[in-house]
Amino acid sequence: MQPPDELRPDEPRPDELRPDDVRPDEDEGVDPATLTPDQLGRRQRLIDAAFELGAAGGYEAVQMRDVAITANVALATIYRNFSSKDELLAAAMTEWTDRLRDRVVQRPPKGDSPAEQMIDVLNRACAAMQRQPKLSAALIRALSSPDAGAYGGGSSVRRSIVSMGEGILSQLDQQVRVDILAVLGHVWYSSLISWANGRSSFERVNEELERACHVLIDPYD
Amino acid sequence: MQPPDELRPDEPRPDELRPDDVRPDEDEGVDPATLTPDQLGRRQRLIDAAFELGAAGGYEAVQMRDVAITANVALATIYRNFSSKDELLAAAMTEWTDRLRDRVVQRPPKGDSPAEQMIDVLNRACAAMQRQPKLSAALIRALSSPDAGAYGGGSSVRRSIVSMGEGILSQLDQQVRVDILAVLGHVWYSSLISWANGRSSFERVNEELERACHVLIDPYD
DNA sequence: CGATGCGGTAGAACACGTTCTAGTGTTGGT
DNA sequence: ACCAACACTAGAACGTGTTCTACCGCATCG
Repeated sequence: MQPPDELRPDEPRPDELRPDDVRPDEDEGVDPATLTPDQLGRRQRLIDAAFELGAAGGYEAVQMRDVAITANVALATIYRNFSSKDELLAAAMTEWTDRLRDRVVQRPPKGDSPAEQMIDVLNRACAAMQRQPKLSAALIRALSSPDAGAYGGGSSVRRSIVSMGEGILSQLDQQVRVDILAVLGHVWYSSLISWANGRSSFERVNEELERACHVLIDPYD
Repeated sequence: MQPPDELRPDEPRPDELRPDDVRPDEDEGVDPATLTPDQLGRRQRLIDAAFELGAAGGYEAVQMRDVAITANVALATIYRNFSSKDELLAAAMTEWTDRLRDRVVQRPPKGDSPAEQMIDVLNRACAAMQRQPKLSAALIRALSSPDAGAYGGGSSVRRSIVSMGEGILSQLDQQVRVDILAVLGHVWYSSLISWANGRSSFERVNEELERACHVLIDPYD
C-alpha cells in the first residue's frame, strides 16, 4: 500500500514530492544516503507495510511479526532499520505529514480573517486524517510514545503547522507569529492525542482548534 | 510511601485534604462507597505502591508483579481494582493532582499582570512535579495512554488548570476566560507529555507555558 | 583465492502486561 | 448449620514487542 496521500479526491495533485524537498532526515540514526538500493527498498517496504496494516486495523494491528511478513523481511531486519515499532510508525508519520503539508500549503486558504484562514488550513489537514482514521490514530499514538525517534516526532508535526501558518500570518509581528504558531502546535498535538486515544471526537478536535485560532489570532488582527 | 504532597518544603501546609473535597470519583467504575474497609485498604496500598515504585524508577519500574508484592496482594487482585496499569497510575495521578491543586490555589499568586500571575501558578505546579521527576513522568505517561480510565485522566489535569486559573482571570469576559484556560490546558498537557517522554527539558516546559500565557492573556488585559 | 565482516534469515527466547485456572476463606441469607 | 456468592491467592499461561543464537551469502581487502 502506498502512503495514503490524497487530501481530497477532487483536489488536483501537486507535483510529486521532490525528494530533495525533504531535508535530510536524521530519522533514526540511519543515514539514508549511505543505504544501498536494496536497503532502501526494504526500508520502504517496511514503511508501506506499516501504512497498510495501520490503515486496516490501527495501532495494535501493526504487529511486528506481521510487518515482517508483509514486507517480506525477517523480524530482526525491522530492528536493523528502526529501533522500535513506534519509530517505524514515526517514520511513516513523517512521510505522510510531509506530503500532507505540501498539499495543504498549495491551496489558498478560504476565509476573510487570518483566524478563519488558519482554521481552514487546519480543518483541511484534519479532514485528511479523518479519511484514514485508524491509520491516523496509529501514527499519532506512535508520536506520543516515549521513544518515537531521536528528533521527537512531535517536532515534525509542529514544523508542518508552522510552515502551513507562516503565509497566513505574515502580516503579524514576527515574534507574535512564532508564539501563536507554537501554541497552536500544542493545541493540535494535544487534541489529536486525545482523539487518537478515543477520548474525544473529531468534531471536538475541530472545535478546539477553532477556539484556539480565534482566541489567539483575533486580538492581534 | 505516601503520596508526595509537598509543594515547597518551606511552604506551610494547608489543612489536610478534606475527603469530601474530592468529588466522588467515577475513577474506574468501582464505587468506593460500597467497598469494605479491607478493600479500601488494599486499594490504597496499591496506589501507594505505585507511588513508591514510580518515584524510585519511573514508569517502567511500576511493574505489576512488583506492585502486587509491594502492596502484599495477589497479582489478579490488582486487576479487580484497576483495569490496567495505566488506570492504576491514573488513579494515583488524580490523588496527587487534587492535593497539588488545593495547595497551589491556596497561596496568592505573585505577579503584577494576570499573565504573570498565571505564570506563577503554573510554575509552582511545575516545580512540584520537578521535585519528583520520575514519578511525574510516570503519571503523565499513564495519562497519555490509550486507556487511562473512562473519564480520561487528561480531564482531571484540565479541571485543575481551570480551577487554578479562574480566580486570576476573573476580570476577563467569561467566554474568553474559558477559551484561554482551555488553550492553556492543551499547552500544559502537550508540553508535559513531551517532557515525560524525554523530548524536552523542564525549562522548556516553563518557557512554553510562559510564552502561551503572554500571547494569550496580554492582549485581553 | 581465502579471510573477514556485514547484513540478512529463521526461529527460539525473554520481558512484562494481562488473563485464566483452581482452590480457599469469608460472608450473608434461609 | 448449610449453601451460594464472592473476593482473594498462588501460579500457570498467553500475547506481543524486543533480543538473542546460529547460520548463510556476498562483497571487499590482502
